[in-house]
Amino acid sequence: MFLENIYRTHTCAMLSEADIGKNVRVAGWVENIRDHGGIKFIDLRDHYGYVQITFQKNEGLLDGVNKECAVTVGGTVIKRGEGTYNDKISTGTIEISAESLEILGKVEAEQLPFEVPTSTETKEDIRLKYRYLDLRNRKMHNNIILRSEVISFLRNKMTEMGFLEIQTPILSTSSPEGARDYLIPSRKHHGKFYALPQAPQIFKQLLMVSGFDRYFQIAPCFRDEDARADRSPGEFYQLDFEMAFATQEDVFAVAEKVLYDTFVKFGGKKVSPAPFRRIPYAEAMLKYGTDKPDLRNPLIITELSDLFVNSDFKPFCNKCVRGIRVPQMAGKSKGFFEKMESYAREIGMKGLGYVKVDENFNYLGPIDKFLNDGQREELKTRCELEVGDVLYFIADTPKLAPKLAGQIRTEVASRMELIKDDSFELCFIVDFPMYEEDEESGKIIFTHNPFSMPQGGYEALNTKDPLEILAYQYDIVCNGVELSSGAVRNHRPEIMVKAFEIAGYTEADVAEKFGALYSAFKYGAPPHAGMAPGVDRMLMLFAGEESIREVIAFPMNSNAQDLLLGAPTEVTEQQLREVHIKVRQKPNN
RNA sequence: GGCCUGGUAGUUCAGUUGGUUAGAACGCCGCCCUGUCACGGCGGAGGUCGUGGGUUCGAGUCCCAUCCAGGUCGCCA
Repeated sequence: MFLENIYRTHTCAMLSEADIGKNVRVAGWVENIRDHGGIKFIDLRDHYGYVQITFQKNEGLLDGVNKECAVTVGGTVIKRGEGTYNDKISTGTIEISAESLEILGKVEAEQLPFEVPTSTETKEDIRLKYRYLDLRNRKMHNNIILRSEVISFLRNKMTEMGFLEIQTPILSTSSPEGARDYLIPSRKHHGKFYALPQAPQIFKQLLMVSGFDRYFQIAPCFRDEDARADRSPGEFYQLDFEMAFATQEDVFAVAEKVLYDTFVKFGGKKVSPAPFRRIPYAEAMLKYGTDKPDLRNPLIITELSDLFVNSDFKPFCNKCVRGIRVPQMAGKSKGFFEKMESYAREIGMKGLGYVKVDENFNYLGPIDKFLNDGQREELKTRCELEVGDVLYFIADTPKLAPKLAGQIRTEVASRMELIKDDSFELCFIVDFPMYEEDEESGKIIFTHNPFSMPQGGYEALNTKDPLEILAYQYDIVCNGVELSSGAVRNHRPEIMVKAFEIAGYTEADVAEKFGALYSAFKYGAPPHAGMAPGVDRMLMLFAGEESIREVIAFPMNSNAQDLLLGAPTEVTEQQLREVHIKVRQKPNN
């Protein structure tokens, strides 16, 4: 709904040829001024779009007007002459012949810190310091509009599906496991602290015990960990949801509905239809070398270890050996292969063996002399080799080889241009292991999170090797990006205690660390499950951005500082006293 | 915390084996121009080369230290 007022009768983008002859008033920012002597043009930009305004004979109106000042302009809408249309803007066949202009907001600086139309090419710290100018840039502006529309769409979808949006506390309590907390000192309670929630995990599970059937929230999450290009430091948003009396498949059905619809509406690319592929964790690690596979990449990793148990080739002998068949690569230049080998060394491999398959199905390359006919035949069938293929070998420890193979898979596919960027391929990674061995201590620790239900329940915990136990724990992955993880929760106190016992905790530990949840579970907890897809990550995919900061209005820099307002800042001695805090000296100097 | 890359005009960048007065494009300022939309033409201003030290007859360039930014590993159950 648009209301006329003293500043404008129309938005810039509203005007069309239907308005020709009308006297109108528009308001916005001056993006550009073109001075031709007898005639001057300005491009006026508002939230909605652009319109060109001409100044003839009355060019004195432009005195004091410079780029990016806010103005209101009155004038008559006229048709542009044939041949002077601008098809880059929606109002390109018309323009306003100005009769009056008032500067509403001056630009006082002699020079802007950067040009708004090209602001995204500027160094990021300057953009963040002048974020209000950066956000006038059309692309940035559209990213934030997209963000608003996506969040509103998600809300509507979830509500339609019977989910209730319920707020949970922001001032909460420090959680014993997981990321570092942001702490808030308490004034009333000497020496005690609140913490910002890393996720509403405990609260949403308590809501299930409280009898709410389906909960969701566009939830802010706070973690004091270092940033990445795809990881905002400090805070980020998740579409957090949880369902009572629900199984893993019930959660997947909801995710498939809401994510598919959202990706189709906002993604602008093909979307893999529901049901999304379910890939067990073990299979993902073998075939893709990662638990967040990019399914647009057609290359598949093959297990070859058993073929080389007694190999004469030392680097393969008794190692974990994986193969990657790359179609139509044999003809590539020597330099092409050398670049792959130098990439392999970069990621810590000692070498990168390969064979080329020639027209007579001979294998060319140094590895071939270590192969016997039986191995050659087995490689052919197992890797489905064809003439012109290259087969890469990755050999290392069972711990490292799968991941290295995954990195080689990604690199070679990108160099061979095998990844078509025209679709979103969504999948669920399921059956994560419940426990893993800590590399340093050798102790059994939770792989993902301690709230998941072990597959096989109490029975499995009692009888199986902990490292063999799988959890009802899953991720949703799109084009190599982990969108979210989730789980069927462990809602049975006795199974919870047993699960923690395996990881070295006593019942007293559980009662102390997760007291509210543990005791709530003793009052009739329903089975429940949920997940929490990351909103910022989704937006990155939709907007095609490499950095998460491009889809957040006021992000912190990668060093967790707000360059616009200056956070974090020092506070006064008085403020510190009120919360009973004394700042320690910095160690060294 | 480790590693990689970078820091030169308002912005984006170039700057050779160390060598005279550190350049370009865009932007900014002034003048000219009635159809541009990356307008065009002419002229001009603008630099502690991140900071501190060192080597040298001479350092944007080489060395050491340090700060800042981005990426990445650790971390993110």
